[in-house]
Amino acid sequence: MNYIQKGNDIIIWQNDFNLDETLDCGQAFRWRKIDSDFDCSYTGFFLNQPLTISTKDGQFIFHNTTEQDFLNIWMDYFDFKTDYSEIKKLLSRDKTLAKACKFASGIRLLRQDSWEVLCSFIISQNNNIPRIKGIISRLCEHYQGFPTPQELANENIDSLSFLRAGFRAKYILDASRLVASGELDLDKVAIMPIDDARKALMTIKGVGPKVAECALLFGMYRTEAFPIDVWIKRVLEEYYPEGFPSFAKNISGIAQQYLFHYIRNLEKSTSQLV
DNA sequence: TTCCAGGCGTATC
DNA sequence: GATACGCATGGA
Repeated sequence: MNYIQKGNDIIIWQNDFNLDETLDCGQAFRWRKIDSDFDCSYTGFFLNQPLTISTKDGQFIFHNTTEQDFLNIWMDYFDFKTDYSEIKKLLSRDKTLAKACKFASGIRLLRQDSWEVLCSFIISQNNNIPRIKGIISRLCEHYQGFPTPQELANENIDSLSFLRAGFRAKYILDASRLVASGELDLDKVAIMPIDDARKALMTIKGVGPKVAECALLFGMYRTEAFPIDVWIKRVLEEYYPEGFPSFAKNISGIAQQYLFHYIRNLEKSTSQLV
């Protein structure tokens, strides 16, 4: 990893990285695009560590970031130690995946916090992305950062009404209570065999197959997890009637990210499959 | 206004 | 085990 310190900033040159594709693709909900003199800027958090990141002329600028924080937090968060060129090369053995990888070549799988991701995807169910972001934003504003399971476990349906999360509030409470009591240990879930991990997560009320899969992929870096929503279902029916290629099995979650982005934008621009 | 959203729990068969 | 339906809320 090549980086330089310039004033209070860290500057890097990083291949296979695009801010829009990585921070605004539905895997994380606390990043906000901001106006700036750069080509593109986002501000957001990992846990309660804030960051503003910009890009210009192929450089990425981590504003007001110490070398220590860059190396200890952001290197890992943005998964810079993983070679996405290799991943894309492998996935591109499949024709459709080759197109998808080329289409959104700057997607990276963020290494997010498991509790935050679990909560966020409980909130995501039967919901749209702007409103998901709104609920999470109210949550973080209220607790001045993403609340711990303990903080949320002390709440009840009425005290959470400010979230306007609808029927999902009771699910958030159930998750909080299970995690806060130690009945469900997310660190242990993260290293369980995948089917045991799925089962453990689905003991939470409001966590079904889709939310469990998202928690595993986005919150625990289980790249073999494969969330299936309406978009991916369509991809599978259209392009993989014989099943998803087995060579991609252990990184099918990353493949899913490329496909999700590809199919959604393909439909936006042509309103039909090509 | 009506439709619908990165689903899930519940009832019913 | 499959399928149908309601769910809170607000963006489009």
